[in-house]
Amino acid sequence: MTFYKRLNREFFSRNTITVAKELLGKYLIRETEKGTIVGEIKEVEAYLGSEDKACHSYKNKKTERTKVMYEKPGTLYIYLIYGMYHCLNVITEPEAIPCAVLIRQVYPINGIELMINNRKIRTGKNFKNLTDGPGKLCMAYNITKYEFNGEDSCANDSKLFFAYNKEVFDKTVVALKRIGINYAEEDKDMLLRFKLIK
DNA sequence: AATGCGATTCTCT
DNA sequence: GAGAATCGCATTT
Repeated sequence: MTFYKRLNREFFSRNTITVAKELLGKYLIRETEKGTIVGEIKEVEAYLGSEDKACHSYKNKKTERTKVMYEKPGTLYIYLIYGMYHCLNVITEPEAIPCAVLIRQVYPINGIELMINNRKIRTGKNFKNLTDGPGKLCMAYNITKYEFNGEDSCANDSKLFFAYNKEVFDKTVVALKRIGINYAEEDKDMLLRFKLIK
């Protein structure tokens, strides 16, 4: 049983772009009764709140769905997309500033059998395909809004959280356009998707 | 390897 | 009632 040092409130309370980039290489961890699922974060997107046309909280829009974006940093924001897939986000910036980072891709580290079962796919050894999209990783981790939306990932008893990895010094990050937000007019071209290369 | 399309239900107007 | 921070399968190169 390995010990993982959880990312705390101060980590998420900072500037969204800083948090997004620093999440690359960290661990996303889900503890279940059958074992622990661990993946290394490879790709994220930053959503910049009231000023960002791609963000659900653009112009401080507050609805039943988006209200958790105004919670404490470290809170999980999970919503359903296309009627079938969930997307996992973590809230950033000080409380009441509705910004978030979308987790787009992780690399499977631990609990791979659990991920395969959750995905309900028969697979060879194509590990990376298990969690290389926001909907896929939620399936592999069995993350739903019914269970985790509004949960505090910084709480000591949280079963879904982020943790430190050993520091990587030659981390290569590329900045790209975000995906699936063509409605966001000029903001759709902002380079707010960050990806770890090797 | 690249492209196209249908799936499916929640959320907001 | 429309449309959505996507995926998997089928089809074609």
